[in-house]
Amino acid sequence: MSSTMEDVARECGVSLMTVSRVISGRGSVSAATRDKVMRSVKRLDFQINTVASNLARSRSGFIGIGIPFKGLIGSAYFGELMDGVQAALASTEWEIALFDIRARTFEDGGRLQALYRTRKVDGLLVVAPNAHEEFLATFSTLRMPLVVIGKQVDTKGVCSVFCDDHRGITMLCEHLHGLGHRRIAFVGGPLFFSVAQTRERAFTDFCQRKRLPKSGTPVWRGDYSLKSGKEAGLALLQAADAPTAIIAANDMMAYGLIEAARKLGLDIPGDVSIGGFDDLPTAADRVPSLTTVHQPVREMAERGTTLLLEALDSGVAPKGTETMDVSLVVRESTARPR
Amino acid sequence: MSSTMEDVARECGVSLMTVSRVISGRGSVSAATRDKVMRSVKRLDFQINTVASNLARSRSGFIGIGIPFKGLIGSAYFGELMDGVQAALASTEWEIALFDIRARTFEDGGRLQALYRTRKVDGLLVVAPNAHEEFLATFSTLRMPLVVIGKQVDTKGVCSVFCDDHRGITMLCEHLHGLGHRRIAFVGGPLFFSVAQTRERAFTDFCQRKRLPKSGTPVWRGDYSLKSGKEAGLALLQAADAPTAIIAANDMMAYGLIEAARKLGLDIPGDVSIGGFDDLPTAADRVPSLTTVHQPVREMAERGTTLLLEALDSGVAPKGTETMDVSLVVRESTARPR
DNA sequence: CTGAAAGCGCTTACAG
DNA sequence: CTGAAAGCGCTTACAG
Repeated sequence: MSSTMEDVARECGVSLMTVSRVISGRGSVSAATRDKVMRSVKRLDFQINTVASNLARSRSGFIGIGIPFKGLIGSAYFGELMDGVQAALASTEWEIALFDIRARTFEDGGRLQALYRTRKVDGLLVVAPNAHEEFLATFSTLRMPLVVIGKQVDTKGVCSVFCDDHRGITMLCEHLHGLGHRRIAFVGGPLFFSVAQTRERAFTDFCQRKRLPKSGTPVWRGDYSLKSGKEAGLALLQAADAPTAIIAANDMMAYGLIEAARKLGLDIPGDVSIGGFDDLPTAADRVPSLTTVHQPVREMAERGTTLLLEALDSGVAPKGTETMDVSLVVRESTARPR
Repeated sequence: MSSTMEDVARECGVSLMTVSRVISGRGSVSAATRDKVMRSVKRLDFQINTVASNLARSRSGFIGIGIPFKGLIGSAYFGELMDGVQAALASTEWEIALFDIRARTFEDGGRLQALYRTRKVDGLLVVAPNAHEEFLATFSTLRMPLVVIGKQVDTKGVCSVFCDDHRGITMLCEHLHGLGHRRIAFVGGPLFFSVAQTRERAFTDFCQRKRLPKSGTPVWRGDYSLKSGKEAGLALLQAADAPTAIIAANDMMAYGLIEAARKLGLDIPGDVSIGGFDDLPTAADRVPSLTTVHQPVREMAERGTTLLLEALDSGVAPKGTETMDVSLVVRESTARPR
């Protein structure tokens, strides 16, 4: 059916090896020979079989993206992340494979490693924020090219690119405190999600530093969805001694808080200030626009991918941990309490 | 480093072929031999090299997802779609590869076909709604296993699974008309997007059938983003003789319309009714909750994937066009005009 | 610059 | 039920 390098070689009277050199661009070939081969390639409409090529090169040609949480794929966060991955891969011949690695336990590390040992991928990018904490902790034993994106992994030898989540929440706390808020609530994520702990910790650290009473600074836990943010908002805002400001651990839940306030007929930021974390593409266009912490997801993904590619090129395991800056974006949803 | 079937065969004194039979599960092996082999597999910690396996089987083992539009990956639509794909692939050994097929012209069909001819994928799922109309039209010439999801392709021989977009918009029009609305605006998508034409056509067909004057039923075009919906809303709602109801071609733009109304201090549905299309996961939880057309994205994707797998199994090109039902979900954002 | 040989690690097809 | 041979379509490593 389709032609092979052998067909091309026969057609123009050179060896298979010469055809391989012309096609791959590796090794030198005289201009005349190259032309001759290329004409045959055109004539026979040859296209290389990458499976054969990859087997001979002892690789798969695929970078895997490990997705630990079902809801991640449909999120704007994932879109930005993939944008960064594609940017880093654009001028290479690597392809992207998606793997659902829903993993909760220690043993699941083996399933992840199997992707590498069966040569389904040559390296893996793991999207950390929605991963289980204890799962990430197993990575140092995995012995495969792997970069974690979105969360610092403390186990030695695990390469990760992340932003300073603790500082982001702290900046938001300081912003609200500076405006005069003293009763501030926090809506976090499930604590088995790796970054949820960090963000919640930043809030409780801040409250302790400022000696804010625990009773006035309640912590609620959602699941990062708009719906759970709305539920949190309905509960918090109808309580006696309701907070004058609420921080959500991600923008989606902040959106949910806004829906709750709307449902209750409360004005934002007049009656309550709302802050988020992520700076989703829609955060600026909502009414009110959302005060939030911008995290450079695209850049983290691009950098992480680049680290992985360098490791794959050099044969040395990816290493190092890199932090990226977060920044506070103040918009309409926060103001002085009245 | 890692062991091969040959190592296993040597270790337990059988032929390589017997090991292959045990591992693949194809062909028969005595229970005793199987046990012996499996013990060696455990001892040597053998894992099959899928690249070698796939080369020998003349396949790649990957199903490709063709993504025609950058913004698609970060959308809830894509999340639901991938959910359906994964459901269909769950009990198989196929893996998922992602390809950015940003393609606008006729020639780009060749780039798409190259994915197949270079054996990067064995078959492709193309996400149609955000694809260019003229690009889809080239598919009949492609000669590769391919299923289009989300849009009927009229070119003969192209397999597609889709929902009745025309009927969905018509139901929404009838709902609003039935409530008493006569000045209805429509916010569509860019006409080079394949489904944008269908949805807009359904609206103009309806207006003509009901003899609604063009001046009272303006058509605006956005780009499916919240931002563009907001811009449309700001323009339409501030015009003289503003519409009493607005239909958006997708939920994201409907959300944008709601933001615009909010910005202008208008009540929904008191001052203006809003309808969308998609039924995003968040549509029910927003305030007001959104009246919209539910399209079974997950089911379309699962069915399309199944058709592709069947074609790959049988060696017969995927064929047929299947429609799935849409349904109108009436919620709080629509009511009688006052 | 060019080529013949061996090999990547499996499976298909044929025998027995 | 089991095995020896040939082959999948390339690349690596070595010669010349």
